[in-house]
Amino acid sequence: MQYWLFKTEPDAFSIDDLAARPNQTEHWDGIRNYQARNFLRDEVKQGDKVFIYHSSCKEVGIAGLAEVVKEAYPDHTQFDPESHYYDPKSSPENPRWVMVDVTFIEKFPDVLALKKIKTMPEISEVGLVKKGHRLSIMPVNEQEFSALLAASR
DNA sequence: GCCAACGTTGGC
DNA sequence: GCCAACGTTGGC
Repeated sequence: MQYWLFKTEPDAFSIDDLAARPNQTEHWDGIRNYQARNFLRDEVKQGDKVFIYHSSCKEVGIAGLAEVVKEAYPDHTQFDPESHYYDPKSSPENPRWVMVDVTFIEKFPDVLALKKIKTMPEISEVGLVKKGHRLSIMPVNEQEFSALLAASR
């Protein structure tokens, strides 16, 4: 099993929104970055644990935990001309973008602030605190996962 | 809203 | 295949 961090803007979709979905499950659509896509397509597996990270908001940081319940399948929004995520260069025969389904596990009592994460000695290798913190799907190793989870609860 | 850092595009 | 221009992300 592997660990991940998925970014979301809570104004658009938050940990509370995930918890409020039917079966507390939702598809993670709209990933339009090749590196993130490759993670989703090739490495994100059923049962993997996922930190839900809130970005571009008041309380930036890790807000909760989710689990992958369905592995990569075509992201339908890429075929919808009305969608913000429409990609005219993609086709159903040869889909360019994929998504996975995640289900809610828990919301942390407080958001684990990015500021605090940056002070944690265990977390020097997470993409969040290194250069290029722009990836919306990033791996988290087991040691980092444990440290972040312990700091969140 | 600023701006640095990064990804993507497209002309050559 | 290079690289400048442009667009986007995301913390502050």
